[in-house]
Amino acid sequence: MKRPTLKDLAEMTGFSAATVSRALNDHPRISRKAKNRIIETARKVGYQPNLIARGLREKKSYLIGLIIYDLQNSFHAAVTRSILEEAQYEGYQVIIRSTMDHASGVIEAIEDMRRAGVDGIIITATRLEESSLEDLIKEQFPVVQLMRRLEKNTGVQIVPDGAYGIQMLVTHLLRIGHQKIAMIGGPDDLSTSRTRYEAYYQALQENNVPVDRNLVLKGCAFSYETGYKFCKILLRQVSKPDAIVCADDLIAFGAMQVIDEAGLSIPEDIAVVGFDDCDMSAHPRIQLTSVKYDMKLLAQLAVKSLLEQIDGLIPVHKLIDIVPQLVVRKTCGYLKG
Amino acid sequence: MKRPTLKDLAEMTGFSAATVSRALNDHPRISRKAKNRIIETARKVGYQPNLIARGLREKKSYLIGLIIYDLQNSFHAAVTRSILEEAQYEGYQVIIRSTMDHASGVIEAIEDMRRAGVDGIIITATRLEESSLEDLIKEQFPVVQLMRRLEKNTGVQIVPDGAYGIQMLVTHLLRIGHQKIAMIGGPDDLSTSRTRYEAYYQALQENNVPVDRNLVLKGCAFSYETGYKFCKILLRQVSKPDAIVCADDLIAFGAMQVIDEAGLSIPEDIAVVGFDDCDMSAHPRIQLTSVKYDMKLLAQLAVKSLLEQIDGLIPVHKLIDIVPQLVVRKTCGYLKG
DNA sequence: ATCTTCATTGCAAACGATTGCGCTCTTAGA
DNA sequence: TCTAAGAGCGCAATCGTTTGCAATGAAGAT
Repeated sequence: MKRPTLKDLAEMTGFSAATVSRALNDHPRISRKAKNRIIETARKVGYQPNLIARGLREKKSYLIGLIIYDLQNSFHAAVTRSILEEAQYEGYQVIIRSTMDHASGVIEAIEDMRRAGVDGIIITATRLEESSLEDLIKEQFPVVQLMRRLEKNTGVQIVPDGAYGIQMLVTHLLRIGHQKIAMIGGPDDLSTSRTRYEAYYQALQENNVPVDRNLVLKGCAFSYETGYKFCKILLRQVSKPDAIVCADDLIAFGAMQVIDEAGLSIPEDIAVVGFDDCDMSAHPRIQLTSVKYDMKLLAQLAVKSLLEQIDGLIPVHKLIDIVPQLVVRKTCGYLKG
Repeated sequence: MKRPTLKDLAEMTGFSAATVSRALNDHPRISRKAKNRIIETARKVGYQPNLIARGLREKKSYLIGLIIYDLQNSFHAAVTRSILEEAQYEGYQVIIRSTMDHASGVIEAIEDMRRAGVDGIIITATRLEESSLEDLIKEQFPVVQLMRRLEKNTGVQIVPDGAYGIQMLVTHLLRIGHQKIAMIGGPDDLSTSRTRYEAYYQALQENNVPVDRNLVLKGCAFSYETGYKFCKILLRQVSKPDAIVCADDLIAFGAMQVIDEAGLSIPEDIAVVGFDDCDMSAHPRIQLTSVKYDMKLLAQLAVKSLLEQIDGLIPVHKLIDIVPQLVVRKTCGYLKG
């Protein structure tokens, strides 16, 4: 037996399809009696409206698209999960696309999703050419960007305040007595990455600590390998650091591995701190001090802002900063005294 | 400017919508000239077919649904990622729903997805009442189940051979010299879980090792807490095990923590092995021996089998076993001699 | 009794794409 | 020259739902 349609319901109840539709969407111009009977039989036969047909008519699919870099990255997975939850709560379903390193991935994903009729798109933590975004925004198509600040202030952007995070880390390290704080950062062409370098410099200056350029190393990816490679370099230097700020947790893991292998101990010989607080960092054998965001808040803001656009409110340009939070664990060490 | 429709193209080229449609889908009954001109202008204005309209007419959306327990679980994330990739390769987009612990989650998810018009659904690693599945299958609606074997052989099920995995673990532990092998397992009402207990018993018997019932503990969840709690119990027993088989990696992490806290060392005092090979297990500070599946293969089979059903081939009942693979790391120890 | 008024319902068009059928026009065969 | 075949294209219906407008009927006002 096929699933019943409006027309089936119409035949069963003796009304027209129009009346049935009105009954189900509680339109005012309909009698109590008809409405009750229709709703009753609809329930009985388990009627479900066909969103495709409705979408065609209403130009609304109650679908949103989510474009994300790598689902297996626990950080991205966390965002995704919260967005799913939030969207479901708002009555939307989510089409997800993981772009990984495909350069053309984002553009293709956007096209596919629009073909499928999504009402809006959330783009997270992934490289993209601004031009493809500008087209969307010019078209007034609802888009929200999460976790990546673009040069021009195009559209709605929700970005955690990375500078503040780094500042907290550096300040904390200084307060508990570290003197020579190194930094292993990410690629220089990402704004996320640059922000963190700048915040590092600024935090040192604010605390009147001289900057040693030899202690700042720039990786070409947020990865374990970056941490491994550059921490080796740091350890070979004449004046070794007593703390390393890593631009994300993966880099920190790589660095920790080098220190472990060198027979040094963390944090006694060298402290290490990360950024993003991926869930591995909380593991008892790791206990990496890091900086975390309120994922739930990020997701809620993203979805809310997207739905606002979908509903026709027009916040075309907007920049939302999220304040991160310091998570102190073992690898940063304790107050020396 | 709105995105152009078929009708727009028709006006621009001077043909009827029908002809335009035929040109774009290379229908035979159309002249080269018309076809070329239409395709050319379609390209020029960036025409994209509206899948919602097509879906209504064709009863096909090129959407599939994926229902999964918890996206943040790295194991589930891996499956999801592979399924996304595979589906995209086949020209399908994916609606994802994470059910977590909502009892009614799966049923609701299925309904929502069907309303949205998905062509088929993949259900992964999540509890569900068989009845809701039976309805789908009776309706001939395409469904594939991943990672969970149900009592009745309903529909297509793709399940890794957990028994074989446990057997490899136990055999390996015995071969390198462990004698008293304990097991901390999952909830008894999951077939996944029961299979692992049985395989444990059988592996011991096959190797003529007597079974000590005191060494088998049953948790109520695949979780860190389960491992922590039951490993404590194991360590308090008079005759302590020299190896612990955990029904999944999370349980193993909990167990390792207890052993670390007790000042014992892994694997010298007690070996620990897990199951599922989540990515934390590979971390240098952890190095948990585990059992892993070929995610890519699982995903490919699932998607392929779903598409077969969608395309009308009718493999309504089928059971596919996947052979897992032993990943030997440090926590199991080395050949004693 | 006649005319309004209003509540209730149905008709039909619309959303954008696909496709069976039939129309026209060319071309070839007789 | 006439017919038949067939290539190329358009008409119109269809998918399931929503909604403006018109139609119906009953009730109330005069």
